[in-house]
Amino acid sequence: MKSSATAQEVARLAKVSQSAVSRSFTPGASVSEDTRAKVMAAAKVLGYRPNAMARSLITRRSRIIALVMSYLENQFYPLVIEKLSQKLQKQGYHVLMFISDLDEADDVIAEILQYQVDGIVMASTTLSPALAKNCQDAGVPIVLFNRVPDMSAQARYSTSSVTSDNYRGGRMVAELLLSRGHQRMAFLAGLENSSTNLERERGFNEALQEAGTNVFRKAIGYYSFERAKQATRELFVGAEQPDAIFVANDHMAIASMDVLRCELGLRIPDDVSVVGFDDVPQAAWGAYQLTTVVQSVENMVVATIELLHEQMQRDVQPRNIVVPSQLVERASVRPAP
Amino acid sequence: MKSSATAQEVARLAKVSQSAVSRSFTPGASVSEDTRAKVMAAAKVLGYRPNAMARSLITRRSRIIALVMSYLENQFYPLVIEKLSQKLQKQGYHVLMFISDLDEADDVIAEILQYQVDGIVMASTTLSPALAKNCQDAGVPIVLFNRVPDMSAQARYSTSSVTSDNYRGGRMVAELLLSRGHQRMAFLAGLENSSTNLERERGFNEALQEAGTNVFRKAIGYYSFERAKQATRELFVGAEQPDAIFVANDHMAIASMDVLRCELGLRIPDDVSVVGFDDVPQAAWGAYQLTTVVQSVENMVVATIELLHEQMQRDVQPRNIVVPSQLVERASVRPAP
DNA sequence: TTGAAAGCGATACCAC
DNA sequence: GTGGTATCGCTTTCAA
Repeated sequence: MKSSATAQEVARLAKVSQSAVSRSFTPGASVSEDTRAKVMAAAKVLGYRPNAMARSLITRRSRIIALVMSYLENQFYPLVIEKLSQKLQKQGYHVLMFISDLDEADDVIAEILQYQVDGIVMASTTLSPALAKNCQDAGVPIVLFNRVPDMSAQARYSTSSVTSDNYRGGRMVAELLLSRGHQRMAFLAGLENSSTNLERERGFNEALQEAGTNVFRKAIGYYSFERAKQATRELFVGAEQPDAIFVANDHMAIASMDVLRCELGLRIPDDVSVVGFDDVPQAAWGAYQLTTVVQSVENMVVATIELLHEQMQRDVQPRNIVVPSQLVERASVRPAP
Repeated sequence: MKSSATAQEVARLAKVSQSAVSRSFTPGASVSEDTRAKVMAAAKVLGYRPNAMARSLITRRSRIIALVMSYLENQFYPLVIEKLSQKLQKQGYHVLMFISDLDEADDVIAEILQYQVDGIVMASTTLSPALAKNCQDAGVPIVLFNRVPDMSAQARYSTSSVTSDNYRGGRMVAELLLSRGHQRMAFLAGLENSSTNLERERGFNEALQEAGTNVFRKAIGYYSFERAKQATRELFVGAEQPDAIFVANDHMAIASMDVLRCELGLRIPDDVSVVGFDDVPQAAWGAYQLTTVVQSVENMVVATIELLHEQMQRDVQPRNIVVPSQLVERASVRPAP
């Protein structure tokens, strides 16, 4: 038995037409119980499975979704792969991975389109409006995950997106820190121009201003663990130090806490409050008590899939789904003495 | 412009035959500079890209590699996805993700085969000998990643694999702990019957025995973060406590350290040595000083790809590659006071 | 080098 | 409900 059997061979063995074989494997097709049984029997003997390539060539649906990511150091993203893949699998779809540099996503899109994917999810990457148009023309929906389309470009090729309520999350952090009576609240930014960072920062700033105060100090961590450590050190130079910091995402917040605790000898949250954002597994915050604005991966993934299906229909407007975020206090073990 | 142009349309525009178009996109085919230029020009105008499905239907190579994983909580695995995907991409291959339960991998294989993948990488899952034979018949090579084939089954359908030198790693840990003068060395196991765990434990035990001592205590963490915390608590009950523990992988080692430091108030490595295994990003061990037997994801992935290519040839014997492992002392920040 | 034509393995539309 | 046939977009002989 070489490369698995064809429908032709199954048909011959079952003494039916090839069409009958095809129908037997099509849920809800018009086949008698009798023929279907014969076909299935023959199929089992030959180890037959329909060839997905041949099928998608004619149906024009590959049941493949491309997932573009740049780097997986941030534990938020592996969760996305897992959940997205899992849920799509249950619907008969599968995820084709593409790793791209943060900016070079355009080259990757060209590759993706060769695979006739039914949709594209872009997490931690953006793409040029030109390419977006390309995909739109090809009828391939794109969903930006945790990012919002670049509005500075022509809005007409704007793509769909799923984000959490970053602005409101930023506000919540400010309100929490204010209520705790903090005086010198720092902000540790991610990439300054990313939509996610901008919104979180804006919410934070506005709420502070409304309360008659301001961000005490600011540094940039570029969403990198190493650079976030450096940024934390910068925030804590001089005599007057922050008594709280809002870090643009959990990944950097953990880097921050490592520096605060180990290098600066500060206790969290006694000496300094740290608030993060996103949703990372327990293994990441581990021994820390981390307050964080949780944007549930679960909910975001569900929204993404919903959006993909919706946008597969032709002539629908791109749409942005905003999932609610929520302030949560986490601790997996009794915080260190 | 609907779903991207076809070779037919490009041919018409370039005033050449469809075959010419095909050849122009086939590296090293017999085409004149002249025609290729015309074709490329026309292709650019129409935004043409060869349809990968149609191509693989006839070439019988999809340039897709299936990657099967069960859960991504262990940060070792996201690294695998990233590296594998990245390197394959450079060779014109892509990764199709499959999430499976730890045991249920068989169902997944059936799905995989429909996609006519050129190879399968199974990480954190195993498969039945029957399915292995199925794939072998279909000419699809399987590489077990970080696992060794189940030798209890008929060896003739044994699959290829990539592992690190787990046995030697286990020995190295024992030697290190002995040289540090430890007296009561505990072992925190993963899944007791996984090949990885067995080998690491065997190396550890044998080296201890040769030195005239024995494992002081043992508990099982099932490769789970939460259960590893529980197992750690079990190890430290009673008056006589371990003064060192070898944890079967880094993921659990971190859970362990969280408990040791936060709940039990022990300092690492002053009060207790902790040694892990695998290779996880800095964000995971963060503020800890972790001694670990590193099995380089990079090297393992390179070996995996090598093996995939080799096994794509018909009639080659399955082969196991063992990549060297290495004892490393890690600390990203000055350890906590 | 080039074009015509024969498939690759399936689905879909058609009469029956 | 069933079988024949065109077709999906491409690669690959085979003549020219």
